[in-house]
Amino acid sequence: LKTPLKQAATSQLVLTERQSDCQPLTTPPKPKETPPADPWTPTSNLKMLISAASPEIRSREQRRQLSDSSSEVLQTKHCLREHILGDEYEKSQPSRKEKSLGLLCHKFLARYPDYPSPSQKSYICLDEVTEELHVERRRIYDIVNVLESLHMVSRLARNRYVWHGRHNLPQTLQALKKVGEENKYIQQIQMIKKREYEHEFDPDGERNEEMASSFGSSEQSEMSFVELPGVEFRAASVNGRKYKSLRVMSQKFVMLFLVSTPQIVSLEVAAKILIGEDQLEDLDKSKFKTKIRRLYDIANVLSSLKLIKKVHVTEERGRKPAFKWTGPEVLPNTQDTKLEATSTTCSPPISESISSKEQCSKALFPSKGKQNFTRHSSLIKLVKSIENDRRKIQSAPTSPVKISASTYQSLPVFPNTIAQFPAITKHQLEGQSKTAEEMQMKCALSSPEAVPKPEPSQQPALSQPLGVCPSSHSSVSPVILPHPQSGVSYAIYLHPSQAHTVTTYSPGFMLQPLPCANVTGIKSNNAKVLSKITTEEGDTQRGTEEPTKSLAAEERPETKSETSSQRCLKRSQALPENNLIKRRKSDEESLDTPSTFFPSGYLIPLTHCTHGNKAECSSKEKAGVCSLQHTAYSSPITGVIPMPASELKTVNIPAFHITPLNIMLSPNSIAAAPVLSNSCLNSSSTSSAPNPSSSALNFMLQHIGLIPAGVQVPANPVLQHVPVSSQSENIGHSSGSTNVQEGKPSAPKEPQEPQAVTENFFRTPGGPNTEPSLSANSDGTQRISQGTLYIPQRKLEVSEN
DNA sequence: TCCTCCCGCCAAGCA
DNA sequence: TGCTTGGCGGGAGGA
Repeated sequence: LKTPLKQAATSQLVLTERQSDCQPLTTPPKPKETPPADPWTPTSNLKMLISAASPEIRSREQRRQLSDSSSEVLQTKHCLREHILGDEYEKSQPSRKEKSLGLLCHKFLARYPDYPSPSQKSYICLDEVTEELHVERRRIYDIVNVLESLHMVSRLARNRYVWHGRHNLPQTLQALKKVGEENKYIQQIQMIKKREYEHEFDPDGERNEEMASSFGSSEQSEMSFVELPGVEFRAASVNGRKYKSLRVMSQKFVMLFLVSTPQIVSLEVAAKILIGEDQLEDLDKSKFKTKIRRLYDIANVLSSLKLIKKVHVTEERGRKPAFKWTGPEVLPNTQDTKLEATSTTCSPPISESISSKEQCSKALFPSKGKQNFTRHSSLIKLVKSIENDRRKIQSAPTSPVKISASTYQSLPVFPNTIAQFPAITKHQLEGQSKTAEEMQMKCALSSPEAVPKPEPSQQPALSQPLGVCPSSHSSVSPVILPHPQSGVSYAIYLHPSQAHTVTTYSPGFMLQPLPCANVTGIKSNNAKVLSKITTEEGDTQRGTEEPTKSLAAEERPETKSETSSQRCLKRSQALPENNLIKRRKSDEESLDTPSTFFPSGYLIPLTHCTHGNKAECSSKEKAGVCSLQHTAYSSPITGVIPMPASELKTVNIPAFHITPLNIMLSPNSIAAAPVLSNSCLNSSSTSSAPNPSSSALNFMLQHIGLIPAGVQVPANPVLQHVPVSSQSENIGHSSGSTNVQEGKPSAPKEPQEPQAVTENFFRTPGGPNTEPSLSANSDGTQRISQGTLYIPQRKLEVSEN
């Protein structure tokens, strides 16, 4: 059957050749000979497509055709082709990347289903595979060995394997995790890092000896292949080579991820641990290099399995390759008691649902006993500073807000303040319809747990890391700004001195009970911020960025399941206008009703509990807390100011992590900070007050001693025009504090969450005590030069690039 | 220059 | 003995 495409079947190359011989406008003559290839069938079409797609196949075909001497003409044509395309041919040779083990592994995996039917065993014949994939046998062994380590395949006989797919993977990972914990890989990793730091300052120290002794005591040398019951291990070389095999290395490598928190392992550390278990005395360079080579081999396969992802850890000594676990979470307990991983206090379950409390406490109280930060002193300083401000405000004639004494007194203690919100709200909502009031109350009081009760165990986590949230200073109580798109809430600490400038600018603001989830949000934020500062090297990653990232990338609870508070807000917003007017009127008439407060101040991104982790969220959900989320702002002084989500969309504080000792301001963050205020002020353009965000920023910077009292840090008008995208909460893209870079830098990236990982102190690019540079503005004020401000601390960054 | 890792030698071990 | 398996390190491509 002749198809119309037959002529088109002639390769473009041939057409080109022929056309070059003919007049430009003449129709190319039909080739005299039909190519000796297969008749034009779907199969041949497929072959041609494959050939076109694969240079390797193409060149093979070319070689095969070249060797075919049956057709002189064809040979001539090929010679011509070779002649014309000599360089092209060279270029068409597969590049290294096309021959990479990762790609090969992809091809290999594509041959088999992830979850094969148990009834139908698929067998792997190495000969077939090597033939079909056009690779050396040797390469297949590399892949198969790693797959074998995960019990995705098992060896049946010579040249023959069984494909299990991912059925065994959960079990295997559990087993590996358990073994990893038993082998105290966490301690080993920590020890290696400790040695590294010590080595920085004492390069001639007895590093190896110490390492040797430490490893010697860890009883690691006997570790062998971890088997699963029912999955028989029949390696070809069962004895001597078994313990050095790629299988075992692969398993150990995986263990390192499974026991680490966060699950990021640098190649260097992995290699050292693997070497350490073999022969520590051979900790020479060549051995190390070899291990690294093998780890790359393993990592390529694991990457193809989407179990890990390449990242980079940036340290003082430069960027280090590392890998991050992206595989399935490993839950500690399953039916299989034999494989049940022991829950240890030092190693929480490897899952997305690691308790943030745990994370937080780990971050707060690192077991190593190293002093990771000195937050307290500065916290106290800040508290005093804020107290002073409060005093000033209270005594100032232009005290911004009239607050009824009872209300005010109810505010100073932060948790209690929040506890008062429902009551405050109720009071404020008196003017509203009964329905609305009921809704509000329902939102606020949907659960007795909604009223925050400071738990002893959580109290330190709440007050310590937040720092800027002193419990006894209501004037800077946080306004919590949810950011529905980023999934990160922002706590606004309102400078009291600004409140008066905006008390009349409250049109349209409604009162909303403070979602108690926000209290949790603060906690989550604490955990997040804190872990960024306190935890060690790349290993902080998991606990901090994973939940946020995963949620940012995928489902966001608040978008997926609209919270009751959101519904409340929507309902409230839908209230008849007379209610709004009534409310507004009420606001204007009586400033002692704490209803008009301007969301201005410095913003601190908060991680929602729902973002923090699922476990916590689920536990909170039981108490009805998680359902209350981010549609309202609490007024720092008197109550809560809700804001429509549309307003929130303009809020973007991508990299604004503030703690008493840590401020990282990316250009974007400085730029973005005013956006909120502007958006809020749009309707009140008569304001002659300074840009609240700018002022707030100044206030904050002055408070934390970054700038002297007279210095102003204006909101950069240029940067304000920077479009604020919904994804720009990702601080990685342009900030100097970019921490995460994908493995494929050129590829368009999905939004990534910051993965700032901070060690015991921050790294300072410009020296150990680089101060933020101040430059004079035309108006005589000074501004902080754009870029990241580094507090003299050492910082470690993780990048996925 | 360093990172990454392909490539293939060659030895161990098996049928 | 031939074949399979896989440790190992040189060195090339790429960043």
